[in-house]
Amino acid sequence: MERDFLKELEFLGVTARLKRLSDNLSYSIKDLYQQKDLDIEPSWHLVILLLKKQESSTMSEIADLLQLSQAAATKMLNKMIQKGYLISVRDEKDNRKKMIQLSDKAKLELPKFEKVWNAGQSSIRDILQSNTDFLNNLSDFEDKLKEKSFQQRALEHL
Amino acid sequence: MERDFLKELEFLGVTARLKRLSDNLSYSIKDLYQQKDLDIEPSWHLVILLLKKQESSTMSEIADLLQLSQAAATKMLNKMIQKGYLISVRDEKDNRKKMIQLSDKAKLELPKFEKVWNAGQSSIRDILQSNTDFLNNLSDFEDKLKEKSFQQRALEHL
DNA sequence: TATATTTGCTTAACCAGTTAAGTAAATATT
DNA sequence: AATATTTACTTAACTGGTTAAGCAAATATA
Repeated sequence: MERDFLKELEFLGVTARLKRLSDNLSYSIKDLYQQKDLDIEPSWHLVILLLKKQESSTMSEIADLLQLSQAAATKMLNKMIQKGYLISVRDEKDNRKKMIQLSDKAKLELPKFEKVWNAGQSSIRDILQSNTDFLNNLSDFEDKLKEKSFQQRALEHL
Repeated sequence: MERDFLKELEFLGVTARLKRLSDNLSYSIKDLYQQKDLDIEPSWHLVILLLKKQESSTMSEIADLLQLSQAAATKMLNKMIQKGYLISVRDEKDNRKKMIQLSDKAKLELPKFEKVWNAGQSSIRDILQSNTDFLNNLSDFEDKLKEKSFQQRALEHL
């Protein structure tokens, strides 16, 4: 077993390990898409699945549900529009809003996408098979941070 | 309780949740540093703690131990040098290598840094107090990915 | 009714990471 | 001894996030 400096750091390494894990998965998904000739980015599946479920949504609402800043949502959604996966229609009642929907291209390619996403889902299931508490632990971590931010907790320790 | 779309996605949302959690922590740490007037970035503590432990190291070795690409290490380390926290000396035996060490400034400010890092460590400890398995579950996830990448697993499901 | 505030989206400048291509020094090979 | 390969670091172009500032439309207020 080789040395793992981040593990050596124990509590001081947790943040970095979470980042490493998250990055590892993202780049792995990117590779997978490339290999399967899907011209999409990791994280786009969130938008597509959301719009499959609820047909149409505004940029702000998508930002909200995905817990991104509006600026991040703007960039991602405009790129998806530019790639032809989404269409945006100005809301007639409120001219500021852009209603976002799946394009015909997206609907057409959806089955191909879902095949790959389901394989990804199975992989996560595999990984967590012997690790049944992981999702609960993750939720617990999320809940704790929602209760009180890391920053606030740290300030109280100073 | 408000809606959490990422949780609704179950296994398809895990990656995004890990990213969200990791980002949340990073930006929280950034805020904390700003508030405590520490002119460092999140993740720099990894380098400083490493060099406190082992005095001197090359860029490649640091990249390796932190599990970053060499390009990422170059950028980070050069910025830290530029900020005056590190010094780099060319290895006399091998002129390609740059030996990296803590500067006097870094050593001087170390106690101030460590106070904040310890508070951060305590916060993580708090958060994980009722969640004793988290670190083990995290290790398990990491180990599983080391055994076989996400991508490879997904390909086997296709 | 005119003005002030809020809301929805955009843009700019920054953060941290990646891969790919490039340079120069050390090492291996022929 | 000359050439080819590997190694250490750098740079460029891209990913996807952030905050801050700005614009225009809708809404609230005086």
